[in-house]
Amino acid sequence: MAKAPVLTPQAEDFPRWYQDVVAKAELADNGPVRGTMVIRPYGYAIWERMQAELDRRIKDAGAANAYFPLFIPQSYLEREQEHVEGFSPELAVVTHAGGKKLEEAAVVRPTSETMIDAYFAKWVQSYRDLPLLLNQWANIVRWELRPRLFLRTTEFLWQEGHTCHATDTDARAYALRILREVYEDFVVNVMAVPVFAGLKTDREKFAGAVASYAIEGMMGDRKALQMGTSHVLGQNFARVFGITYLTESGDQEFAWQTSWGVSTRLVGALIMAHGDDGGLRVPPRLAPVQAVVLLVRDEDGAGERAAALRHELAGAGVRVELDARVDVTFGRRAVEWELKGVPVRLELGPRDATAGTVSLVRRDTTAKETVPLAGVAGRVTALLDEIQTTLYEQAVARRDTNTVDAESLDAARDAAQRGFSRLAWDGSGDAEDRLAEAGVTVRCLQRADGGLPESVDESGLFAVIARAY
RNA sequence: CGGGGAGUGGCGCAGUGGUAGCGCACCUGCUUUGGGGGCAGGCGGUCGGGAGUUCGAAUCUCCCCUCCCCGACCA
Repeated sequence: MAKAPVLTPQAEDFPRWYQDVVAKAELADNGPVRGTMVIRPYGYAIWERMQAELDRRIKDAGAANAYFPLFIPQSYLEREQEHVEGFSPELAVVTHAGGKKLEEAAVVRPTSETMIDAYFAKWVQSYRDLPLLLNQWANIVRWELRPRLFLRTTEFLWQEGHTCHATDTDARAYALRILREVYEDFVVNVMAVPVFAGLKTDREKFAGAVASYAIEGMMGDRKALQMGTSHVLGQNFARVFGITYLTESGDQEFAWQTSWGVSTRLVGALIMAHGDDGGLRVPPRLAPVQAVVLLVRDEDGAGERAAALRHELAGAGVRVELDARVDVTFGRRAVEWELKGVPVRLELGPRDATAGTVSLVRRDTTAKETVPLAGVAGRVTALLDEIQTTLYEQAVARRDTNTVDAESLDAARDAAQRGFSRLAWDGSGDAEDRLAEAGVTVRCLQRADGGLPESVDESGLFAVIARAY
């Protein structure tokens, strides 16, 4: 019996489909204040998996976690001119507290450069203190005019790294290392989303940075989503916050800095990069639940078999759940797990219990196979690897078939309406304005071989152009 | 913040001045359970908020709030 679709089909209305997934997969709800978000347990479990993977990579890159205050004195923010100009439109400012007007207003952090740098100035004295590599997991507030759950909310969760280095070279190398070894590695190998890594144009650069690098992924509607950024700050903030150190030769010098972050926006990326008309499809390496054992009916010992199967899979290192809610119909539960994008479903009922088998269903292809219970753990772990690979290959195929090399600005502008375009870039003139008129932007600049440029003035660069979130 | 659309039970909707309705969900019972089952009986809404017009407002007027789409700004 054909039922009405669970979700609005992507082809019919992509934004609507996105909202449907967020609601039906129980990822998040709107908060009561415009732009705020309630992250529900399943959505938060996905974020926790992202955090765990990212945190390990961040620590491997030598940075340590710390925590700084939510409230920043307004005067701190105002010290770096470009920085305050960039952020002032979206600041939430506390002017009253404790029942009276504050002497100095406190800004709810939109990012923590100014707060952290005030302490870096205290802590950095000598070249022996460098490099100083910190990371913080925090919530931040940027008053958004057009919120969308996960993609752009007024309050969101993220990770922000802040570092000080003795030399420009060292700082630049570190910013690129984070981009490649933390962000790109995580997004490609765990989230299974291919990206273009590149340099932001001045117009897209972080307020106060010398250079901003980013990774850009293609979503299911062929629009681009920035999935992580890493900034070279030069000595801009060090100068205004007085972060100085004594060199080996006894000279006083300003520290060279970086900052970098990824946010809960990645959950939005996950939805849009892999989701289909059946709901979410979570890559196994990311999935908080990699496999679910679905007990069809507790007869002929099926219940015991299912519990044992769950135990065996857990023992094999699979993140597995047992769904033994036999008072809820089978079809309903199957749809529920599909919506949540759990990679592998193991259906076990009386027939299987008698035959000593179990049905394996892949979420990515919907392929179903019946296999003997003995040795099923090995089959499941192999399947998880296959699904990880399939999801990545599908995402690569979509990106590649929708990325075209353009010979002219007009051609690039036109192609970017339907996907990504690449165009030889000279940086001068009004090219970016002309692209903006068509609703598309330069997502990043790359060298011809895909490498990362040192500056926007480098010759021989290519622009990746697209509509963007 | 500009333009457009919309707020009626948890969700989706009907209801153009006269006693608030429908479908799904939810609860109870029976029956079912291998892809959103069936039957029967129930619970649940001061119609986004406020003010006004009127004998009477979900419905008309004004103000505000929220959500969605497009645009400018951004992770």
